[in-house]
Amino acid sequence: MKPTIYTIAAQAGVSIATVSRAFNNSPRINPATRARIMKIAEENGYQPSASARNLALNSTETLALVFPQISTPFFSEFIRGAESVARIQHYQLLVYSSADINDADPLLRLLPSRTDGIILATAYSNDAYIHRLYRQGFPFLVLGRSVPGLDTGGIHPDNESGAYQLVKHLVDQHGYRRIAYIAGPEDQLHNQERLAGCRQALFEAGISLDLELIARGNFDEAGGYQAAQQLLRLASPPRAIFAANDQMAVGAMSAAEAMGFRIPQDLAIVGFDDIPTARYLNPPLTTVNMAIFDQGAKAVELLLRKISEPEQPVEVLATPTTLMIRRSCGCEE
Amino acid sequence: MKPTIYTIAAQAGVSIATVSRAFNNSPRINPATRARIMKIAEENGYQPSASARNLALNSTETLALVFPQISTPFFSEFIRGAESVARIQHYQLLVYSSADINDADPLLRLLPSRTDGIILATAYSNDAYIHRLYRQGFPFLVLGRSVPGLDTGGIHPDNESGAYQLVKHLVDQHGYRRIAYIAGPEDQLHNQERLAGCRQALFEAGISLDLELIARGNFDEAGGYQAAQQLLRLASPPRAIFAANDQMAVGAMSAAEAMGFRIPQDLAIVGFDDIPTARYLNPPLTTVNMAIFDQGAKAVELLLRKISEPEQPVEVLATPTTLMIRRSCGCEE
DNA sequence: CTGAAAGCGCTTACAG
DNA sequence: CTGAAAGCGCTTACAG
Repeated sequence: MKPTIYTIAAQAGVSIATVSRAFNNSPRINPATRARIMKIAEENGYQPSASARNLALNSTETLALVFPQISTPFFSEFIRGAESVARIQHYQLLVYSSADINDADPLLRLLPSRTDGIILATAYSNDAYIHRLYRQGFPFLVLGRSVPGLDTGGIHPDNESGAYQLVKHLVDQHGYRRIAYIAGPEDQLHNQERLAGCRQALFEAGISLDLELIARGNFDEAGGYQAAQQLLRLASPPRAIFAANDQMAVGAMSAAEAMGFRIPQDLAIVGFDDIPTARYLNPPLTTVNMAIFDQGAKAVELLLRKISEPEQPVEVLATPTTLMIRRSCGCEE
Repeated sequence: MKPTIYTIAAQAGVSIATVSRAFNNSPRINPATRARIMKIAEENGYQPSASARNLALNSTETLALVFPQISTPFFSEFIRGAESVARIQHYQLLVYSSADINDADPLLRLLPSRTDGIILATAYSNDAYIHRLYRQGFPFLVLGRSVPGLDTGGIHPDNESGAYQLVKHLVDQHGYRRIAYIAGPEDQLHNQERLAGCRQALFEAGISLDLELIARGNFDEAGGYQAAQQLLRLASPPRAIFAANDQMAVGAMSAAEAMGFRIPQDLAIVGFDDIPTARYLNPPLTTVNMAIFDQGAKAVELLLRKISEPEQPVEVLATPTTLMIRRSCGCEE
């Protein structure tokens, strides 16, 4: 029913090898023959079978993206960047969200037989299995955390410098000294580095980060909401809150409003990521732009390079970070 | 190097047929033999090649998701739902964003040879090619718009009733009469049906929707911002704005604030979708919950059913819609 | 420039 | 319960 390479070959009166050459832009084919074949293929709605092609070539032209929580502004922007370069290289993107470690493990086991490479952005997964992938020489990237004992290279957004500049702005421009930090998951590199940048800026200003001013928010709105509540109930509440990502900043703003704090008059709130809605919040959120699209694009570039040149040493691609001053910090913009 | 079914068969001293049966949970295999094979496979890190399997079975166990703008809160939630059921059925999800018609067309051409079904949620694409897919009997779903002359079935969120209840709330509970509508793209079913629901509620209250009170916003924040600006500059600005989705409502709120309107005292703003951030906005956004996760899950269910039972008549799965009263409409919550 | 043929790694009807 | 063998639809080294 469905036309195959044999159907087309028969109709064109050539061998299947010639049809294959026509479709693969081989130089060793008569242009006229090629044209005739393509015409017949078009008429029959023929498209080469990806499975057969993959089997013959031992490649899937497919990359897997494994995310912890697929449903975030960060993810949707990242995937858009990833897709933009994957498309050009004729690669497909397989998307998986692994909510917890129970999902991640079988997934990782399956993926090598169906993809050419993996971008692993989930914090939950068995390091033992990752080491196994590594020993097998299977190309993959781990994002947002480090795997003990493994150097896989990856994308490195300059979290530390971004956080440093952001907090320095709060201290130098606005004179805030009592500054709280709403943290993400402890094992996430993003969180660790942003905290480090924050600490450094405070340190330089002679401020030490009070332990009661660190609350944990788990990188989502609800977490930010609760963390802010906790901070604002302190006997001596902070004058400014730095939420380790924008989603938590959104939650923190909401909590602050609900508790009667005016932003930024009573309380400044800043975030990190510069998600699309950041500029449309009330007040517009001061944050750090992460070039998320760019991160997705570079991650795929890097992985593709690992696939095509397995012998090359691992690379780390830096990704820029830009302070976005808006009004939630107290600036007039 | 990489173990194949032959490697395992040789080590286990059986034929490849037996190894295949072990992996496919065939009933016609000695449990002891199976256990031995699985153990050897595990030791060798063997996983059956998906390409070879697909070729032999003539199925890819892969579904394609084609979105217009991948980078929206709607999409990320939808895909999460889609993935949840795809995973259970052992299907993979291929994700594509087609920004415009130039992308969509070649994509649609390629997909049938690499997937078992398509969920097409992009407004831009060549209807001729969609008809062709249909004639080929290839399983697919078109979301968010109708294809002239084609009945493909799909997911039907009750946009009209949701919008009706929302606007009825504005009229009945708050007594607003001058209500503006910020529209999405004209050809989108979501937009058309929401407008229809809005009109109906106004009609029943004896209000006719003034033409100058309809502005176009293109379903994103920037569009909502500009549309609201335009509406609020009217000689007689609206008392309430119904933005056809939450992203535009976010933009509209931002514009209103910037122009000095207090929400909801001077201007009520409501949206549609109930994206995750809606409840965390300032003020929290009154909107309509769309069960987006559910939509993604049902879309995949439906497509899978089309694949397994091609002869069944097309189905339309309804998806519920719930009014979410928060504070941006003027309620105290 | 073109073709015959082997091979990619599976599945499964058939025979035993 | 197990095996030998054909077949899935391609690619490509080799020969011409």
